[in-house]
Amino acid sequence: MPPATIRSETRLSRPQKVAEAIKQWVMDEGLQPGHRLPSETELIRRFAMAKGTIREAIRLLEAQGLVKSRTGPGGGVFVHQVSEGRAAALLGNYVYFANPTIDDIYQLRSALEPELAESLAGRLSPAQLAELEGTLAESAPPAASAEGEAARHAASLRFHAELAALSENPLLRFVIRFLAELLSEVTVTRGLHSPTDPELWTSGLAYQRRLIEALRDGDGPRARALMAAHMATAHGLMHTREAAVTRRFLPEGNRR
Amino acid sequence: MPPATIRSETRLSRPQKVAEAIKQWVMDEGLQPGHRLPSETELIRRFAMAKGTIREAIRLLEAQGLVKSRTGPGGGVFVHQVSEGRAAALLGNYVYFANPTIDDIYQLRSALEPELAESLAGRLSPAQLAELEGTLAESAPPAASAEGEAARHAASLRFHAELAALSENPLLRFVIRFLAELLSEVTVTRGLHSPTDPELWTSGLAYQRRLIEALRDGDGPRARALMAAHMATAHGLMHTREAAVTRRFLPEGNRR
DNA sequence: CCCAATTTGTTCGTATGTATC
DNA sequence: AGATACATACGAACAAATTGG
Repeated sequence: MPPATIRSETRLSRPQKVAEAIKQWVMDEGLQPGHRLPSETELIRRFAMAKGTIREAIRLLEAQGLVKSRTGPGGGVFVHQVSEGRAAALLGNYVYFANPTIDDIYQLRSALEPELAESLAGRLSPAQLAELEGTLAESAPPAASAEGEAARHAASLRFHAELAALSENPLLRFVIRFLAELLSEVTVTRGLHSPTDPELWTSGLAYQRRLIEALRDGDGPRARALMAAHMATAHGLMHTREAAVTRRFLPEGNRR
Repeated sequence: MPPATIRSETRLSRPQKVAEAIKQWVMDEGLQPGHRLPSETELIRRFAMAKGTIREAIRLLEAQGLVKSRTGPGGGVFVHQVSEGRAAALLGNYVYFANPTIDDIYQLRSALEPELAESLAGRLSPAQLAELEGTLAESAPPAASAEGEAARHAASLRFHAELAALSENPLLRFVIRFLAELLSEVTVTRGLHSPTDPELWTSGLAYQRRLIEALRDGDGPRARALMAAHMATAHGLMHTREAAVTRRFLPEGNRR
């Protein structure tokens, strides 16, 4: 009779084990961003492993955005706060395979953007409102230039990203900005905004102007309604029948 | 006059460059999960770099869940689809630092779960509905045992995860499951469900039963309303004044 | 059951680059 | 400028795992 071994699915390699141990150690120790990890030679001594193995473990952590290395005296490996951009890039790798449709993206946007709008009503400073109006102005060019359309589209999405940045909810902030970025890539890589874009742009601009007013007035429900309507028209104008999103891996450099 | 060098923020190390190059190459080549990358020795030849450097690059990709290595003949480095679990773990590292509150989590849940419920109404097979009822039954223990409460709570969150799994929208699926998992960790690590939990559990069970009915009947608006009400009470019962979430890094083994 | 081939995994020694004092 | 402390990179050898004969 076979011994019925319960295969634990993934036997970890040595670098993986070391990376996990370091992670655990950082948590137990309560290390914060900026704190230094033991030096390579020290880690080699503690784990009794070769330099290469230790270095691979560090790379594992580095790819997750958890540590950053610096050379020179006073250098070493430091705990690093995972940036929003890095997190978005990592999640982007997943989305690349998940292959969502435009409808999928808008299903989330339609649920979250109005919620964001309402939660921000009456809570923005005059400076922040002015900032938003500034972005809006950027997206209103004098004439309809040929390649300016894509730029306008990008500016519009930037408006949404900036709005999200004003939320105190880090999760809401992250998801909305991620969706905007994702949508931006989609509309850029495919020519999804060509024919109906002027229409979308005009209506979008009007909505955004009225939205800022509602935010200034502190009228939450109106802000929500305006954003919901904006989402509905934007989605509708993006004739997205079956358009599947084939997305690129995001580069690693911490843009943003 | 200084040459006004535009510091590109992050000069990439050699392994990082190699990892990026490989990523790009995979995309250009249109490689799919399961496809094999060039062998280590081949990569060493192509990039004209040392073995250690190449291996570190592979680790960079491995940490992102993009590749998997196997030893032996027919082995090598293979393109790998980023799993939902891996993506969640990676995003978890970001959330660990972002430190959201319970309110933050529920702001998203309250917006997304009702949307999910409505979109699922009338689209589930009898088998799927039965499956959901099964999970529900599991979370209905005979008596209120002491430590059974945490288990019940977990089962309730599992119900939401299963519901999300039925959505055809990969983004909605991912975010909702991630939030449920996040909330689950919070309530487990802290004793956030002790006093009012029986109440939450009873009301939750009732809501979920009625929700399944609405889903079966294909009554989208009712499903949405039920879920919205459920979220509101669940949120309310979790007296979460200021409770900040201090979350653990997730282990790397692909659980799920 | 063992042997051989293949491919990743790990080790060690050495040398180079880089930032600080 | 030079010494120091650290990560980074190289190269050669050996070990372990997996597959097929």
